[in-house]
Amino acid sequence: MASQTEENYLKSLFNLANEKDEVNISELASQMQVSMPTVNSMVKTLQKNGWLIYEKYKPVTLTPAGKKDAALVIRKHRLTEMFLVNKMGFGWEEVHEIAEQVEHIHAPKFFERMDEMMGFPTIDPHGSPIPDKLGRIQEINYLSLTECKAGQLVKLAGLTNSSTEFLEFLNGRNLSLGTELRILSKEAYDHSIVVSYSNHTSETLSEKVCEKLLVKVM
Amino acid sequence: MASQTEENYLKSLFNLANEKDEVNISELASQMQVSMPTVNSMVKTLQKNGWLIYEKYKPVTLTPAGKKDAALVIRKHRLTEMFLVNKMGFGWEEVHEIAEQVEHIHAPKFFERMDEMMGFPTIDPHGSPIPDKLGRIQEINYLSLTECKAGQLVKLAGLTNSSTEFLEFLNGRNLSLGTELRILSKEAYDHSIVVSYSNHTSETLSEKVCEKLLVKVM
DNA sequence: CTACATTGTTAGATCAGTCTAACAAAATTG
DNA sequence: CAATTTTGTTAGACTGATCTAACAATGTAG
Ligand SMILES: [Mn+2]
Ligand SMILES: [Mn+2]
Ligand SMILES: [Mn+2]
Ligand SMILES: [Mn+2]
Repeated sequence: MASQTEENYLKSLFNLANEKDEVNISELASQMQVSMPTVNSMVKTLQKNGWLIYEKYKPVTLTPAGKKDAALVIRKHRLTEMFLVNKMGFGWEEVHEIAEQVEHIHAPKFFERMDEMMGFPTIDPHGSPIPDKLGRIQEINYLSLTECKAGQLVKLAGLTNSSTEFLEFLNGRNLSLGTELRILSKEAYDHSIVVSYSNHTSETLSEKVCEKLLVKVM
Repeated sequence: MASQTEENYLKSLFNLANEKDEVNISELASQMQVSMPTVNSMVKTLQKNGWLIYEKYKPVTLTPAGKKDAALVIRKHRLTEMFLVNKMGFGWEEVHEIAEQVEHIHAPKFFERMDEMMGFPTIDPHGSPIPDKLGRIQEINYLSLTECKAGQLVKLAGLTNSSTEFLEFLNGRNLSLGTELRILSKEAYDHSIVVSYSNHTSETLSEKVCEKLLVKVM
C-alpha cells in the first residue's frame, strides 16, 4: 500500500503526464517542492513497487498500475472536496488543503459512503472530473474563454487553476460554476474580454483570468 | 505541531493516566505496540516538546499542555466517530479504525463544522465524553452493570471497551446505547445477570460482558 | 564541434521512528 | 538480605524521506 508520500508523488506524476506521458525528474522535483536527488531516490522506490518505469537519464513513465493508483488518490481527493462543499458547507476556495490530507485515509467505505451520499457526482467543486472506482477518468473537452467569440453565450464549467487566490477573485466577481456569460466584446490589444452575467451588466476579465476559465458553449 | 506518531502517544498517555496520573514505560510500550527502547526515545522527544515530564527510571507524567493536546486529539477522534455514525450512516462497530486516521487531520474548521452539524454532541457513539475545544473533559460517573441489584431498571449509557468484537456481540443481542434493561436476577456462582429489554424477555449476560456495560439507574 | 548550460546522478549526511542485544536499576520474593 | 524477575536504558543498526556538495551526462548554441 502506498505511503502518503508515495501517493503524493503518484498524483503529481499523473498530473504532469497529461499529453506528454513522460515526466522529467526536474519537473517532478519542482512540482513536489523537493530536490532532484530526492526525486531520483523516490523514483527508484516507485519503480521497485511497480508504479513507474525508470531508466537512468530518461524521463519516467507511469505503468498502468501507477496510473490507476494515482487516479484512485485523485478520486479520493475530489470526492472529499465535493463532500466538503456539498455536505459540509465549505466554500470551494477552502477545500483543497483539507482534501490534500483526507485523500490519504485508507478506508474505502468512507469514500464510497461520501460518493453515495452525494449521488455519485462526476465532477469536483472546481469542475474537474472525478475518476471512477476503477481509476478511469472521463476526459471533458471544455473551451478556454479566450477561444470564444464575441456574441457567444457560454456557461462556466471548469478551471485550469484552482488556487485559493484565483477562487477568491472569482468569489469577489460572483462567478461560480454554472454561471452563464454573454461575451460582449473582445479587446484586440490586451486580449481582455467584456462579459455580462447574472446582475453584472459589464465586467472586464483580463486575458490572465480568461485563459483559466473553461466554458461550454450554450 | 504534533506528528501523527506524537499524537498517538499523547492519546495513549492520556488514557493510561486515568486515576494514577503516572504512566510506566512498559505500560505505554504495550499500549502502543512498540518496544520499550522505542518508548524510551519517544518520551525524551515528548519531554523536549513540553508534553510530559520524564526522569530516568521514573514513570512519566503529562504536563498540562500534554493533557490539553491529548484531549484535543481525543476530541477529533470522538467527533469523527459521532459524525460517521450520525451523518454518514456507519455502525458504531465500524468507526474506530477510520477515526484513528481522521483524528490526525490538521484542519480545525473541519472538526468545528462536524461539531456544528451534529449540534455539539457531548458523547461519542460508544458513550465516551467528547472533550470541549479547550480540551476539558466532562467526567461522567456511570455504574458498571455488575454493581447493580436485581429488580433495578437501568439504561445502557456507556462501555468500558469498544472493540469491534464486543460491539458486534452487542449488535447480535440488539443492545445499544439508550436500551433500558430490567435486572431480573443475579447468579451468585458465576456473577452472570439475567435481564429483559425491548422484545427480549430473558437474556443472560456473563460477568465478562456485564463489567463492560456502563449504566445509569433509572 | 566545442563550450556552456541544464539536467540528472552519486555520495554522504540528517532526522524521525523503529528494532534487537546487552546491560543496569528497581522491585519482588523466598 | 540475597537471588531472581521485571522494568528501564544504552548502544548500535535500519528504513523512509529528505538535504547539500560534487560530479557526470545530455542538450544547445555559437
Ligand atoms: Mn484540489
Ligand atoms: Mn496529499
Ligand atoms: Mn474510538
Ligand atoms: Mn491515530
